[in-house]
Amino acid sequence: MKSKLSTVLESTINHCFEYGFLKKTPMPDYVIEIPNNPEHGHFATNLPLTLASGQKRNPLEIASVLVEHLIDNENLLEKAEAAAPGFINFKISPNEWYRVLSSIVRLKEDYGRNITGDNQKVLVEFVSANPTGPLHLGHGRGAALGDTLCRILSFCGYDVAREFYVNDAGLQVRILGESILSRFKQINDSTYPFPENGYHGDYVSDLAKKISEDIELNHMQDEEAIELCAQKGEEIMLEEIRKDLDEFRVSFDFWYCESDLFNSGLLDKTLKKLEEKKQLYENEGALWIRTSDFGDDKDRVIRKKDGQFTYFASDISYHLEKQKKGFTRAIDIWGADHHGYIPRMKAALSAHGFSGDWLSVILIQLVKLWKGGQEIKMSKRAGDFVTLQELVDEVGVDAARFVFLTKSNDSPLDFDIDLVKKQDSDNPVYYVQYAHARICSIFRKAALDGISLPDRPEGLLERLILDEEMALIRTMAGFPSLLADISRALEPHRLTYYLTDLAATFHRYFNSGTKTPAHRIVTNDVAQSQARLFLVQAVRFVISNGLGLLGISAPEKM
RNA sequence: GCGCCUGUAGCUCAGCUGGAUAGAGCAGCGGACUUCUAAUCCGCAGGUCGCAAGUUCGAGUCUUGCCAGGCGCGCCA
Repeated sequence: MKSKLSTVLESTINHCFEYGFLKKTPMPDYVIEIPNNPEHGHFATNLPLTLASGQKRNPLEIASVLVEHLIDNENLLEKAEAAAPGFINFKISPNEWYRVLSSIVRLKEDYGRNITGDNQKVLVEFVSANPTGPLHLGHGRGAALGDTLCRILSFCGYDVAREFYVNDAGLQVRILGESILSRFKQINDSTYPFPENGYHGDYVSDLAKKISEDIELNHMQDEEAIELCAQKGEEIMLEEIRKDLDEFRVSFDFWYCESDLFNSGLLDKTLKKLEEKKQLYENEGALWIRTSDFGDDKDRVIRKKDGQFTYFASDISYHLEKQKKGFTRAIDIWGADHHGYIPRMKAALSAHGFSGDWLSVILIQLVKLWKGGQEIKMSKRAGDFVTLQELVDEVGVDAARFVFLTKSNDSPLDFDIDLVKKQDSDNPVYYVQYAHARICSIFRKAALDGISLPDRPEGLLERLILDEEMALIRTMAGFPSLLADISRALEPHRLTYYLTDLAATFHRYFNSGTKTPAHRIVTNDVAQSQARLFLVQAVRFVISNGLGLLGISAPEKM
């Protein structure tokens, strides 16, 4: 609708230029928006205000000129008026709204699809948890955000691939191996030492038990046993992670192992390239990269004195691989504690000629857990954390995802487990789902009364004249551009607010029927009922499409 | 000390590229089910948008400086 309006405005402007009603000036940046105040119409534009300085005229006067010469070939508008200090307010004609409504029903589950992404190949990397322990709440937030973002990006015409980067090459996995072996030894010898930085969670003991069932750890050199424990432990953890994510309705196209970068020689190739670009130098026995040449505040170590490569080394290599696979854009979702890492990553990429916006990093602020009015500090090392699995068991996937997705990624999330548990009927997700279930219920009722949807809505829709009905259509009309905005701003949380708003508009409509029987959807006026069923069906499509993008179910009964 | 993020109603948070009278949920108070699901709806109350300057037709939104909180500033990952 906005794009149709901007077409109207632009042809109007050109017309005014051509006939000298306005001076020819460059087209300014202007906005078309939905005003807060309904008295200002369905849409409003600040175009006259933005033209004023170039035209050297009073903006209100410009507004009047534009309104007077408005070119509306498609009869989009019922009314357009100039308003102080220099807005134009538009009222869309009912017929145009009915056209929108028809198109929603025609498109069904495809309503909202758009081509904003222009088929651009984008790789979204998220979760990427170390395979040294179960997923916790923070990972859940990242998983919900990343997954929903991918769903929305695909819907908006991006060619999306999802990737989980497995950090299986570093020290962490070895420490996991040491922890497992220690727990195993402790079964018979409680004095056996536990590694200083070891993982304390109960799951480590479980891993020890499971691994020792298949492998005779006792008859092995410690070194060999640790390696086996690390390898087996990682395998099992990865499988658990995969299972948890699957249950959380999150899937990946690629699982990329850090170790592959070493084994395939890609890391060496990357180093060679950096060498050619004179980006590397040795100092005090370590190998450094000149990231400070590209905006980082200092140079970084790539190979330590002891000959081990840093995480950063493989990460550079990894990101170069993304581009080689043909992705013209990468989105990484990281915990906010990694924010200091962005400048060096971008610097390393710049050294390879990447443009600054090739990589977008979405930082997720931390999830704090509250229980019994107290904050619970989470630490994987100390084994003190609530797992994603536990959360899902408590509140269900739908509620968990919704809560994660109602906050902007920039906002820290206080997850009060008591509250969300208690919220089982209070949680906003049920509010949206209930609207969907209610609509399904209406259709069941209509079927009982022998009223079905019209084959052709023509001639019926003019019966939709209530404010509540028009409000529904208007809200639904904004769905595609909302999704396009989300895909550009990478802010999926806006969808939850939109759906809550749409559900509220529907509930209000529904309830107006309890007070005023003539407003009920199913009445004994068959044509009226059909028109309303048509409307309400569209609402059902939009809600179920929206919930689908959030990875949340749309129940037919509650 | 430097960097990133946050500060909006009692609480948890929205506020779309600056737009006209700042919103929702929860909590509080008062109402609405003989009729399509009351997991709903309606009403009331609740705000110096952290503070102070600046930019302009116009600032919760942009700039600067303070104040407060979170997170980073490793040859850890």
